Amino acid sequence: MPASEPAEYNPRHYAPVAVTVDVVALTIRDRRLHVLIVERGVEPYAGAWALPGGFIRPDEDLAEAAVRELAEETGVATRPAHLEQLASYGGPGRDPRMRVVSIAYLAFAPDLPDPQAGTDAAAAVWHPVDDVPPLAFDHTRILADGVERARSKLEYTPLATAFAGELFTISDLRLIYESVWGTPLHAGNFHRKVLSVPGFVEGTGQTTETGGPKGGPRAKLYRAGDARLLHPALLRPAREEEIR
Amino acid sequence: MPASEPAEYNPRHYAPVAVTVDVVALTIRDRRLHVLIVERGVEPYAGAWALPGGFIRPDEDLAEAAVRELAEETGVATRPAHLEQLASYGGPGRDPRMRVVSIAYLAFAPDLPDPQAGTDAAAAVWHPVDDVPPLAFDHTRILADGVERARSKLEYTPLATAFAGELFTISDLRLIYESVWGTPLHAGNFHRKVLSVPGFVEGTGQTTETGGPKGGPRAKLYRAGDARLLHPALLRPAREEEIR
DNA sequence: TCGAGTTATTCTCAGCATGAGATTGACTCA
DNA sequence: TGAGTCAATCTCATGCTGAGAATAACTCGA
Repeated sequence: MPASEPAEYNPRHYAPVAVTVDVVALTIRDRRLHVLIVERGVEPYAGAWALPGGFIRPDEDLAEAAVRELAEETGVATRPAHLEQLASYGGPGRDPRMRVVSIAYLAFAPDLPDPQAGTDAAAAVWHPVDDVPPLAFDHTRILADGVERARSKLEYTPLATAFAGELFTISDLRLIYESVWGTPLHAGNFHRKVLSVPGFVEGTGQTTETGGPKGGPRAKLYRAGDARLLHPALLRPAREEEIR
Repeated sequence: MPASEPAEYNPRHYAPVAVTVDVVALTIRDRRLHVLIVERGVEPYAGAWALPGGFIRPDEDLAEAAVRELAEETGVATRPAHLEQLASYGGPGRDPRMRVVSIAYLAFAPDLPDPQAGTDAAAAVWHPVDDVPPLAFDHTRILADGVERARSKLEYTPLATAFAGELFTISDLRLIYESVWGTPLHAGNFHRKVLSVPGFVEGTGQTTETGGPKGGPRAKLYRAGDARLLHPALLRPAREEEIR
């Protein structure tokens, strides 16, 4: 915790440290998981792609800073459906200018309009996560951690609904799981499973207006339920290679 | 990410921020989960209990800083069996002196000798987590987050073995789960479950020298296996209240 | 208008994992 | 020596899982 000897109360007796927030903002477009990245307009790494982020301000909370940077750099003004702290990255040398400790946040949103480059950014785009160019700083690693967190949280929380709109079908939900996990799921079993988890989804009595574009009956519409945890959980197919 | 305009490269243009690490070090003593806390020797909160921690140094990684602070403040020089980043806490006002962002780490260790107060600490003790006095700063909250993380990770990782010594019996392992979760478990089912998870434990062919202090046969001794994830997971009994 | 193809929803069924309880036999202590 | 303890194993009813199939509502192009 803070301090030891009185001398240490004065930050100038310490090597200067800067604190930033970086945001891994995820959404689903065209059945693929996308991340919001910006083209840096300033040095270092000017011209390189990076996660949106920036220095915290003296009077704002860390999460507030994440939302603000998202809005400033990308024009994504909608508050994300879900925002959670991911992890912190602070090894010496990760920024060539000075010691920078960065708190990464993970944001989920339903499909949003195209972002607009804002302060400090030359461009801002949604990009498929499985095909991201090398990112500045250690952002490639941060993105990987964020994607893994998202995949994992889909298993035991109703977070997938944060990627969907107000109303959705079970198939919409399944496509979200398939997009995030990158794995096809058994439609019948998924259906049974979702409806059997108390509080995951809530029927509305409504159905879609038409069948799918290629046929099929109208689907029932659901909204997010009040569960905070899925019990039992929806587990990913076992990934043998990750166990050992 | 770092920086915007060149002026911002200079940290003095920003309100000063200090970065600390705090450590939630957990162990099991006398069948109860204990946390390592120190009595602060300096202001602010002098005389209050707190988690061990302190400022990071310019040339060290965050995890290194956590290990160093643990050793300096408590004399716990053994490298913990497991160390992972927990979360960061950085709201304005959490430290009365200045803006302090703290990266919390979670450490697990087998039962260690009593700690010794070191730099900046008037005392250092292992204290049962379910009976901890109010802590300085937001450390009560950090501790709660750490304990919840530990409880949760026992479900799907072989982390419980980090609380055990080199060799342990299935009953030792069960006592660890019971201590951390605060719940009695069915001995027979636990036994079956642990042995059925590939790579969780590895038989040694050895047994304890004697039966238990109150009787019973000698137990087989195991060591930690090579699994990184438990599959299938050992789930806690459902906690109805946490689901909604 | 018709037929082929698509998809939401529901079933079936075998296999595995679970919780609860009981059994066996090795060991302790008084 | 006898009562009590406890590791280890089994039984059994129940529930969840993956895989496959059936049903019926809808689309589209011919």
